[in-house]
Amino acid sequence: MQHKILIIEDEPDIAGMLEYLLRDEGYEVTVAYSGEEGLQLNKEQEFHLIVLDLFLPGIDGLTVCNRIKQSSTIPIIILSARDKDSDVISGLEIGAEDYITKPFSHREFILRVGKILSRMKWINRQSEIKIGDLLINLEKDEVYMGGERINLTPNEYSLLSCLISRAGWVISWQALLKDVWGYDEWEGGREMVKVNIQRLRKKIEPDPHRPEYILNEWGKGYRLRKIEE
Amino acid sequence: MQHKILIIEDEPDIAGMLEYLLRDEGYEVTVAYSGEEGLQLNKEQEFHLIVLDLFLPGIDGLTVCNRIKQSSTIPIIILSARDKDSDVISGLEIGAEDYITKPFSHREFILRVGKILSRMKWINRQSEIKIGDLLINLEKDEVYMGGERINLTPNEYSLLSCLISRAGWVISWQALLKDVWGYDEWEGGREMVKVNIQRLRKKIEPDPHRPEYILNEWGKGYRLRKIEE
DNA sequence: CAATTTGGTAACAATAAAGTAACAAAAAAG
DNA sequence: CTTTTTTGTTACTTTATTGTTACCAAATTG
Repeated sequence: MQHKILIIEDEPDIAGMLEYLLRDEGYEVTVAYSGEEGLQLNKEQEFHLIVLDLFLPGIDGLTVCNRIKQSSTIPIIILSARDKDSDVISGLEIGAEDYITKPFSHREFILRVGKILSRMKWINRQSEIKIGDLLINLEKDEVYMGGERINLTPNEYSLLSCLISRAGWVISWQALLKDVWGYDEWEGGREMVKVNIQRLRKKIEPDPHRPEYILNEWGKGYRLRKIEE
Repeated sequence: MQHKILIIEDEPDIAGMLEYLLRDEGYEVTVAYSGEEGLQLNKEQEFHLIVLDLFLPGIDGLTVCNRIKQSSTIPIIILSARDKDSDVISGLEIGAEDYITKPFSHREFILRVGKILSRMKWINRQSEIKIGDLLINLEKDEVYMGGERINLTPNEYSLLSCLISRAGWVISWQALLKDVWGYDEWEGGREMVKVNIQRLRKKIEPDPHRPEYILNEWGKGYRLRKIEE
């Protein structure tokens, strides 16, 4: 299967190089030469991965990253020329999947891209997901907690699936809203996500008041505990 | 009789191999190289079994699986690339449906296909099906409840047969509608299924208000209690 | 530390799905 | 052609889920 990758990079040389590298690996590549264009393209199409340069004309790269994360669950690799720790931290704090400093070796870049995409593939191919005492059968849409079958409503299951697809990563309530309910914006959508997270926790958490599986990161979103491999 | 098998697999190498293996066993094989194509073919033709790769371009394999189940009762074998580690599956019911991990031995694959088809055959060959106090004579189309002969109308019997063919699995009302009445969509079809489930329950359930045999799963469909073998 | 934002909680209203009964239309039987 | 059975349709009740609201607690901001 061919993965679709979006490159957001203003420097034509680098953009062209990245495009060539990725095409060579068999990926389907689209290039945006500005943050605005990137955001637009990401809205119009469904990509599997975004490669984003931090330094862009117009909107800043971090802002672009935040906006994308705000409304979707797509993984992002951030490119930066600065080697500074501050950048690394702020980049990863947003929830970027990976961070690469320029200049980087072509091989390393390809490896990182491959690693992220193969993990997505891995999750897709699992028939069962195990996290602690939680067991999810993705084929039968059944959830077990410590061997006991738990009955989730369609919406609750959909919410859990969304969290599973990016387990270990923070997902904003906007992204959850879009994935589960299909709305980009909706008055009361925030409450909807909140209440349904509560409902899910009530069913799958041993102690819903001290969640072990569905964790919250203040101001960012929710994160499902990492999947055991 | 020759069984018809649909393979949904995008990688030509694997698809070709599966096709060869199954043809060699005397099955009639059709290959779809994408989820969309697979769904289309399944609509147009009647297959006995579907072999589905979870990882597909375009629509995801799980989505394809759910869509197919939404409107039919056909058994599906899922191909996945799960790692070897999990022994978790043993606790769960696989039943008529199965998954197989890549890479797999050709012999194993053929065996699993054979097992599912022979189970269908088994049900077909079986002159009697027993579930609790319920006894169904498939040759004479007679149903007994605790020794008492029960008279089912043709539609009721057809509905029961459909449930039997996938006993233990949830079947959506859309799938029942298609199997029993032959309609893909029909204004009022939902009510039709509902009322006929009620009629069946009235006849075969000891207490129709607390069904033991024909169970409902909210938002998903109906499930017949597992057959005793 | 007050004001504001974000998250957790419970309770209630609205909605959608499933169960029920009754009746008319259609088909089969006599 | 009448009677009986089956089938399709409808209206209504019950139940589960979903959406909304209000209120409280914790974290952040200034």
